[in-house]
Amino acid sequence: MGNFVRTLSDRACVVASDTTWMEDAAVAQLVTTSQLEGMRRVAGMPDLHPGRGYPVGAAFFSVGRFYPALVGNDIGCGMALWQTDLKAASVSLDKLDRRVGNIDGAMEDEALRMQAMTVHGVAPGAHDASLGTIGGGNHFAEFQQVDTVFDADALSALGIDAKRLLLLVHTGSRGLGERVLRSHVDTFGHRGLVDGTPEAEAYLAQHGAALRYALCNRELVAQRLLANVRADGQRVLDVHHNFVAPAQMLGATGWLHRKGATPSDQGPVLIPGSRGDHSYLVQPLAISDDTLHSLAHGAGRKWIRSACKDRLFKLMTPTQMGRTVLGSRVICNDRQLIYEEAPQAYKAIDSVVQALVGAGLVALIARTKPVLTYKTRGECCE
DNA sequence: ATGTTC
Repeated sequence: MGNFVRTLSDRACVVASDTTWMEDAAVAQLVTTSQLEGMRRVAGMPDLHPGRGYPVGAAFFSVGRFYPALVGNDIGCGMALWQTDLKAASVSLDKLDRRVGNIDGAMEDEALRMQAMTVHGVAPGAHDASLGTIGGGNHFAEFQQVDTVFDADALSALGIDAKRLLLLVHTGSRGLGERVLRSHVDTFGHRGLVDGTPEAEAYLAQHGAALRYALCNRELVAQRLLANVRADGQRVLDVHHNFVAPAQMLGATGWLHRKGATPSDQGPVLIPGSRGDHSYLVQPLAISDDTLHSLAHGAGRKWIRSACKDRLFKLMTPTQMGRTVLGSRVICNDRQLIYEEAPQAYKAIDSVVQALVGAGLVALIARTKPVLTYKTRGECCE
């Protein structure tokens, strides 16, 4: 692993290279979190960045108790990768943009929604209307195309044809996960839950429901977009990066929390760059207890949200922000969000993925580039 | 991040 895994203390490390942007505040949050009661080890991924009290882009292994606040409000957030039957080379960007339409509101196809809910074990409830919607923040759906193949065998083993248009969906459990965290924190604060107690079981049941909801939501977003662009598609992979699960590692039985950390023990995963950068499909290699069976979940934020508009609005108009250096298009009719999610606000994906490669954690399968990113149609249009 | 939000 060499110097790509930096030891911070006897129980904290961070995966990074010399070129990986790493905020001192995020590293400090990581070390602070490592001192929580029962915490055995924490591992910062190269996309590590500061969060609200706890860092994002990290995994945490504890024994005897676990911490819902470390998982955060977006329980079950993750990435789903789909392959469409459209040939990437014959896609007209204008036509794709037009056909994608508006998926900000609730789904009209209630039968499709009900079917997916049944398949995924999602009970009807107050959050039904958010199924099939992306939400805000860093969530998105993005059509992509393969631009470099590193391992053709691994790519075809996934059933991916490099000529086909891909669809990546990044979203989670919307208001449901938010409600689960809030009701937990209102009652128990941040001290965590002790193994085997009724309150721990109750949280885990709600957490499990949020994971199923999030998976169902990603599937419905994909199916909705596929229907709009008149394509068929198949899911290639779907992986949560915000959750807690029982785990055995480091010679102990405990709880592995992932907060913006992609599992390295569930097969190939896609690590997206910002909307103006590439994404990498990677094969996890040796599963390392030291880095808590985890990988980066994206590029990682470099600028805090509140700084983005001030830094960029003099340089670029919202219209200019709607195109990227890779030639892709961005649907984001929200003046604030389009600056907050600017490529400039994120770390370079190469610096993140190269740290994972350097640490011996992944091998590259393929690189993709964005074609069209959907955030929100906003107030206008349609 | 969030049926958020002055």
